[in-house]
Amino acid sequence: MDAFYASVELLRYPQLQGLPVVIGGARRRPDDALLQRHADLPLAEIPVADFPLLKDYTGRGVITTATYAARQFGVGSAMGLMKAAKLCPQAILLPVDFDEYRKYSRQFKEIITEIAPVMEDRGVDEVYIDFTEVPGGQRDGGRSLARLIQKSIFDATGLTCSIGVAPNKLIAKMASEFNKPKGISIVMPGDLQTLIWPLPCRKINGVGPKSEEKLQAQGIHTIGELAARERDWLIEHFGRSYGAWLHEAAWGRDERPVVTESEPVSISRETTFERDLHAVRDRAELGAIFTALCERVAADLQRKGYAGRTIGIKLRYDDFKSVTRDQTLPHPTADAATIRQAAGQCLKRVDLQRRLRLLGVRVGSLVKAGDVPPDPSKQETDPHEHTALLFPDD
DNA sequence: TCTGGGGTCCTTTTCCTT
DNA sequence: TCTGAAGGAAAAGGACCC
Repeated sequence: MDAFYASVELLRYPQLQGLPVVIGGARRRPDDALLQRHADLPLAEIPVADFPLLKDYTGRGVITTATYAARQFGVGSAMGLMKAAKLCPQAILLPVDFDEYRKYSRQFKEIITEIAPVMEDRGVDEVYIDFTEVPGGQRDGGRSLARLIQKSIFDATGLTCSIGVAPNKLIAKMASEFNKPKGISIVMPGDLQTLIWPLPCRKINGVGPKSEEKLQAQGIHTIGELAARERDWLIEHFGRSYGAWLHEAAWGRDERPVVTESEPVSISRETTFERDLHAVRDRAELGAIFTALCERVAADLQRKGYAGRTIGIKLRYDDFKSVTRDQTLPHPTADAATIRQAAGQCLKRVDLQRRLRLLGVRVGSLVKAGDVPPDPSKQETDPHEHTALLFPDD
């Protein structure tokens, strides 16, 4: 299989091109006021000096993404905004706008599937493409097709896009990062030793911070060093499944197909509070948030046409430790009150003395709403069961 | 001044049944 | 009735990704 990995870059203010810009989870939306003040101007003409700065931000949140100019200062995705403000106070801070991203995401995927229909969705800004059967796909090692895709996306959306071309998904993903932004990188099977082996193991999609640390403790830093280890040695130190996978990955082997359709496994909603809350002292506030989360999950389920049997909660304490509890019901549900009832039972099984920073509600074991069998117990349900339960002493 | 939100997948533990 | 093995499902946690 020949695969592309394509990812688009999103930045909607052209005048900020080349400047350090951070987009992050600002719950106060710094550019609402900005846009209001300049309601008469096109986005491109808003003066740079009027954009809000990272150093003026107070509150919780992390960076979703940052421009390359901002990354020079050491800031990057998932970093806390307060920490980033120390490294690069002069960076411009923009709020995330997921509705807008989804709109562009849909557009750019539509353009790709028109050209190459075998596409796997990997989130808002990334996809895999199997171009084995695309006419002209093999020309110039895939470069002409990659150029066509880039140009079509740019013409329709103004977005730039990086593309990696390789014999499989694993290598294509790594290749796509060689030449950002706007790059096209082609990696052939014979390029493994020269292009892939010198890279740090962390560049493998599936090796995160924990595994990197473990590998480094064993003196393994590059993919080449990983490839040099015996398969059995890796299995011994990293487990049967992960160890064997590491070995395959280091040798550039990956047989996973491009998957064009998939069903969701779970649907959830969670929220981090602006300040830590206490189950007793902030009970009313917490109860309202809890109910709202259940309602949002139920609405998501209904809108997407699913119901689920496993209801779960997630709590994060003030020390950032998380716990989860879940409970499997006899029948799938998409009903807010039923979800809240079950989630309330889960809440009774956790320590509520400590301060909380996050609460989440999840529904798993999903089935298509049309496939839900009629619930025989519905008739005989005691109405009191639907009385919302929040805390043990409720 | 810490550290989002929405997911997937895997491993380990626990519990229930036979 | 007790004990233990075995196996499956459910529960809990954690790593990872975008």
